[in-house]
Amino acid sequence: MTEGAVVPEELGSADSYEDWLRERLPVRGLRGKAAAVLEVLLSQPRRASFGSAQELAQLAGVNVATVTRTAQALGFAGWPALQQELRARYLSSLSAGQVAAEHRGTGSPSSRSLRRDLDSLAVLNRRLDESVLLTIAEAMAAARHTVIVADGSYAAVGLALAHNARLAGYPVRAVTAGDAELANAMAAIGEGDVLIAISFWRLYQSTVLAANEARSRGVRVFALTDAASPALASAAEQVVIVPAEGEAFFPSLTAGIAVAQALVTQLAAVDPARTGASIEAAEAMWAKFGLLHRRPTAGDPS
Amino acid sequence: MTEGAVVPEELGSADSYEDWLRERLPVRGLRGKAAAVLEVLLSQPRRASFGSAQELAQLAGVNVATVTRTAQALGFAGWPALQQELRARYLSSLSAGQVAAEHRGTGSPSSRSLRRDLDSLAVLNRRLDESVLLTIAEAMAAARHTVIVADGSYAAVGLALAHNARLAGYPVRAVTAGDAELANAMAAIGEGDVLIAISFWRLYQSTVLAANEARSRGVRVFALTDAASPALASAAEQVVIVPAEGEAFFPSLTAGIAVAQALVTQLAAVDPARTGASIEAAEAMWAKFGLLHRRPTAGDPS
DNA sequence: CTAAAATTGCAATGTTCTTTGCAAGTTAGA
DNA sequence: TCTAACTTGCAAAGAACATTGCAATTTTAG
Repeated sequence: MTEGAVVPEELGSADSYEDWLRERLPVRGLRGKAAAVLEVLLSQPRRASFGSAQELAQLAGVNVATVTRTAQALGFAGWPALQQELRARYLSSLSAGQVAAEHRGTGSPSSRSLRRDLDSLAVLNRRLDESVLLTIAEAMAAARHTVIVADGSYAAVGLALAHNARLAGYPVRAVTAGDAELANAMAAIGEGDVLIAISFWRLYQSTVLAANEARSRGVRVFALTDAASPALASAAEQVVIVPAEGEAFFPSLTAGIAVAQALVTQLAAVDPARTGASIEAAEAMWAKFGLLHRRPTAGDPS
Repeated sequence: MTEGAVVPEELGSADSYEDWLRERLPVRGLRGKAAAVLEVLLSQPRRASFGSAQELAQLAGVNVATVTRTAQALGFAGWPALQQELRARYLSSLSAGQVAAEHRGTGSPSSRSLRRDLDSLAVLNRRLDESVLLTIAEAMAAARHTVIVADGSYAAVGLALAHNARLAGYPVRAVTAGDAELANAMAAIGEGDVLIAISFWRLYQSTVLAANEARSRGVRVFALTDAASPALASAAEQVVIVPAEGEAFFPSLTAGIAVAQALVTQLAAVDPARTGASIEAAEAMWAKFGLLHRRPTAGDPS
């Protein structure tokens, strides 16, 4: 029952867990055994986040009922409601400790979603092996063409990647319009090309098919996905794994976009002159076509 | 109940969660729905660590019993036993790299990009007024149609938003294909509709035009942008300001996607029954059209 | 094409966990 | 010292959850 030094890493980081919990205290504070329960919640966040009321009660030397009542005294419906909040705080303190983003007393779906994306990005930032992105960027830079296969909502990631890569001066195309377009694109692909398959959560049949077909034709294949699946891993030279867990039913695209962004940034660094020229040309065209909005009064250049 | 087996420092393997899980696989691997369950465990470690078997089953599109059986197939007594292990692994994977992350060289462009996105998201999380997202979500829920105008690379944000909102059961359409399509879309818009203009960095002329036109026709207009611009602010009922500064020349879409994600999450919470039914219907269609990849031996008919 | 084997969903069963009514015990104030 | 308000534990009621038997369906092997 030791485990007193619960989580050593928590030393420096401003502890949103603790602060938050203290803010919930009723004006009068908590007395008696309720205070003992609170003590346990504060000192053993890990157990508090996972354990049953029973377990916590035992730890505080208290009856189970007291745990429930303490939760209610803190303004929650019961122990499960309190625990859910504790969990969210605790996990945030683990992963995003240094950033310590705290939204006081919220809990709307949208803010939960944001917080989770923040966590995902923190994990990504920690885990991602940048050399993989470097490899992919160099492959794209050397390729005759790059084809990005992405379906469903992941199409957004593919489009963003393709768009910016083109802006950076490389022939990259996203195929997102379904099987017919995909088939046509595959017909034109061959040695010297690169294919990037993007798929989260559920793999689309045609994405896997395309990856395998490309591989067998000597195309360099890379994959961006949320969990290494044998199907893609065997077809791809490198697999980038990205957290995509969302708050609601939908997988989150945030971390995927961040990787796309990082990849393009890396790509732009491969040949700065080429990228610079390409951007300049694009800007000239935007001006020529009058695409951009001119601010009314501000006398601004460009 | 010592719980000493947790092993907080597993520094070497950043991804102990996934590796560990894969090692538990029976020789034959997992087939059919069991593979789908495994997929969810791998891709959604957080939910897997906390959720009930019921929740996981729903996520995998599977009966509850299958979750239990999968746990047993992996060599555990049942779901709780597996979950306990998953939790320990997941938590250590969260905290393990934290120390290492500090030292990690901030060298390559890609990692700088990631770090910057992380900062942006932290700022967003702190600054964003969630009531604005709530307002927009409710407007979308009540609208006859919602049209999202987004051009350039921001089209990705618009598409992601539209895609998921449709999945959630609402008639939302992204207009991203240029001025001609935009003009057509504007012709059909009117009172009772909602328009969301998405534009970062540089405003597209046509986006501003569309917003103003919509406004004058009694459409509720909202904007998602990176800096309050008078042109959009005057046309929009509410403006969501999102950090979009990128490492390279390109504006970052990461924070924008995160907002889109948060918005859809909020939207899905407006009428859970409607969203639930919509998702179920979509899943049925995916299955019917055979879009999803099937894991096991390739004995599948078309 | 047929039979055996395996897979999966449904629904009943049994378990664990949370909450609450009640009574005993404690504290504070008159 | 006595009483009223409050706290706490016990135990039963109630809810959520995991597991398993059974039947229907699909897959595999002959």
